[in-house]
Amino acid sequence: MDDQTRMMSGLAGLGGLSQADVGDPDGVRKSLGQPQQDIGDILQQIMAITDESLDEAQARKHALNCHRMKPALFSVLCEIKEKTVLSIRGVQEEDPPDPQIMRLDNMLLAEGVSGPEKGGGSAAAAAAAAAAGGSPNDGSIEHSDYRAKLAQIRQIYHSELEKYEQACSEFTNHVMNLLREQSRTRPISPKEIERMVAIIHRKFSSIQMQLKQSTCEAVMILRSRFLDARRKRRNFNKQATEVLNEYFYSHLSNPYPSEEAKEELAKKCAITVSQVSNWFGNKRIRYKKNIGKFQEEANLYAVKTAVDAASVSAQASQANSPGRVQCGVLGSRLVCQAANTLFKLCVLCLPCCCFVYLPNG
DNA sequence: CTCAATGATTGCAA
DNA sequence: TTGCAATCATTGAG
Repeated sequence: MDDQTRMMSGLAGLGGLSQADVGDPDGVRKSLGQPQQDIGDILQQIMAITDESLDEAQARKHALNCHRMKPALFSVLCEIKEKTVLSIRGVQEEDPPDPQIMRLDNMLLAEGVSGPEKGGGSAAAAAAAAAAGGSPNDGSIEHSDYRAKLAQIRQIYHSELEKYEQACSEFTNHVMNLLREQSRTRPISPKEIERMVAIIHRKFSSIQMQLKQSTCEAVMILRSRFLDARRKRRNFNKQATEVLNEYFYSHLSNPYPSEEAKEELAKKCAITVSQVSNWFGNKRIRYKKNIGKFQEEANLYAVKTAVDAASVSAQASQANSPGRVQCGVLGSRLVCQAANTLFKLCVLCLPCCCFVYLPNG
């Protein structure tokens, strides 16, 4: 039996679908005349296929596929299916944006993991670096360290995301092709395919959420480690300490630098304004607690200040007696022996000044 | 290892 | 907000 004969014989067995119908376009009218019965019969035949031998079933299937009423039948079946699915599942709510995903997205964007390369990342790192403080060198080391680690996380995140997206689209395509293929042999509406695609996307987005979550965790761990480094202080370098001490001892009567002065000092010392504030806070309290202990230091810086003042004054007026300078505290005329190199402590304004007050000098 | 020095943090008051 | 006071935690000299 060749295929053609087999098909014909198969179709001949279907009630309402005579051989004449198959070949005759006018048969549509005849079929429509008793659609209910026809469809019922067809359905019965379809059900019966499962009980038949494979060869016979194949033949019937093929015959059905080729039947000109097939699209109409499938469309009716799809409609029925659609209604059944809707009644079972209820109306599929449109996916509202998941608040957790949104939160994760926002965080990743703020941390500079997602979004533009040079945007939030460096900003977040800069903010963290500023919070971490420390000397500029260490700050920049930690800063770059933080940035490098963040970039690493970013890279992993993007490569994983790409992988997921690729897998998702591949799988979606595969399923869509499969369903399209199957739609030739079983009733599958485009809506059903859409729904399936949506299901796949939901599954993949849940995987994506896990990725985002673990990325967020990694960033938080990195950040907390980075911020913990705040307590790992570094001593300021010698020059910075000198600048701060000079200011402190030359303003001993009112060691409260203004905001502008703090900024200036911060710039000079290459530290942050808050570090300057911390330093002055510590210095004031420690000086007050033990003035005696700081006496020597005070003298030292007073000398320094005076030397600087003297050198400036000497440069400004070389015509005047070169050895004379003015006491910064008392305003007295002082003699600087050996051109600013040899000083004796001033007994009148100790510890703020270190010149011998020589009224007759 | 000990301990003083020192930068940072915290809690409180003005 | 700022400064004070107490305290923590680390550094670095001995």
